[in-house]
Amino acid sequence: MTATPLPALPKLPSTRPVSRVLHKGQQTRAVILDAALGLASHMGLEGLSIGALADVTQMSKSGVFAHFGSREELQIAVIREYHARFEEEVFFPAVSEARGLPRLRALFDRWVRRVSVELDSGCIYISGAVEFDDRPGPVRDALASMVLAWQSALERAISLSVDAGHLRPDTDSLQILFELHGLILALHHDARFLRQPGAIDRARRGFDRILDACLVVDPATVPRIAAR
Amino acid sequence: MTATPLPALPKLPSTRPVSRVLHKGQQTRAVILDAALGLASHMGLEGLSIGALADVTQMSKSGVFAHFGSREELQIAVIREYHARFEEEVFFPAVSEARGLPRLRALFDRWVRRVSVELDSGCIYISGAVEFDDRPGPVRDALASMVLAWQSALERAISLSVDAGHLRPDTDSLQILFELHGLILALHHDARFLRQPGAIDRARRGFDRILDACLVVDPATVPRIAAR
DNA sequence: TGCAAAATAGCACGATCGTTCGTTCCATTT
DNA sequence: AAATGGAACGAACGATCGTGCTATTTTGCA
Repeated sequence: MTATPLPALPKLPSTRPVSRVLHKGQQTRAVILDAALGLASHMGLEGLSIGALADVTQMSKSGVFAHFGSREELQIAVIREYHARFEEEVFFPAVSEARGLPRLRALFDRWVRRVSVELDSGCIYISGAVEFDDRPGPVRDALASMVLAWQSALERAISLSVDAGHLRPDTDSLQILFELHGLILALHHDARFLRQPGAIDRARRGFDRILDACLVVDPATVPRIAAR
Repeated sequence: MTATPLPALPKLPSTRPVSRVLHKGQQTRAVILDAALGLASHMGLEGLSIGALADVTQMSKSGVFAHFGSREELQIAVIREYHARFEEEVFFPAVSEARGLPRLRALFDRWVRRVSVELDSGCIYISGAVEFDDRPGPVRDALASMVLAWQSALERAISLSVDAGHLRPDTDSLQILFELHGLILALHHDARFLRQPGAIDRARRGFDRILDACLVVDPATVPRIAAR
């Protein structure tokens, strides 16, 4: 929960500069984090090593280390950064769509793209879930809270589609969420592991099939709101 | 030391031993492999370490190592062993069911159980796919061939359901396979990572919903075979 | 421009990793 | 009784891991 570190509000120009500009430290921290994200999406969060990160960023191990204090905090920072980017690429653009089915479709579509088209770098939510399903601790907790935040956002979009009259009132939104999530996971598996090219279409077709079954067919049922 | 307290099997008095009975080496190899499977399903194939394996089996590292020759071969052996058990627990019992929908349902049902009820030990197919989707090599190849074998077995069961007249002739069996796989992956995710208790029911309901859409409704279409 | 503070490098540590090597123990065969 | 071969052990290797410490450099502000 919580999450949603909405971009910093525009600071008032008044008073003190308040470090409007990033200090050198935060700058390189951002560089390190960017490299860490790339590394983690290839090797997984467990495969992330400070030594490799130092090589990539052309820094010393201790220099990298100093920015995070521990490997665990580095992993958590990576998770948060991934979450921020996920929000920015998937969530925020989709919420500008009209409430209901259009928004839900946009969410799923961008989600699909994020998992597949983002060919090289894997989804940290998915790989992390597998790596940490048996490993309690703060990393797992951070990961789980991000995943739950995203799932509840999706569930909200499904419920809104019901409220908007696009989906039948007896729709089990959590069941829909479960199945849509399954499509994404299968896409991730087939596209990334098995390298099967048709996976994207399969996921999209699955989406249509799942929602078709919940579409409002009788317009009399929901007289006010146009079914899009 | 040495472990493997298994009592020596009674030798057949007849002719030559012919190694009908496992040599000592193969025996302990089996013990090691069993421990390795348990370890790998918790820590993943990459988390499998020879040192930890030596601790568990109460052997020396070199003693364990000698049985496989390399870590990679150990990982491959684990994959093969998992495949054998998967076949025995999921596939073989299900093929004794009647061709068509009953068999397909049995396959899915045992698959669900394997992924979930098998609470502690995770599915190596799933965790391995995530770990090795970016890591070419013999381990990945072994894993992929096992997964593909299982997927094609499932696809055959779906096609048989069409041939048996239980599912509509225009059923896209690969699409069904994709979606069923997604249900299993979502189950694995929600049950193991998020620890949500309702996941099993969600998977089963998803199964029903997917197949309901493909069921033969008009008995006239397939007059001979009862739609069960 | 100078100075305190922050940022980075350098070095070393203990642990663990996979792997190799030589040795020892034991069962079987000659 | 001697010889042979497999199985397991123990020690050690080089590498890499995360993590402390202590200099040294760089930065930002008065």
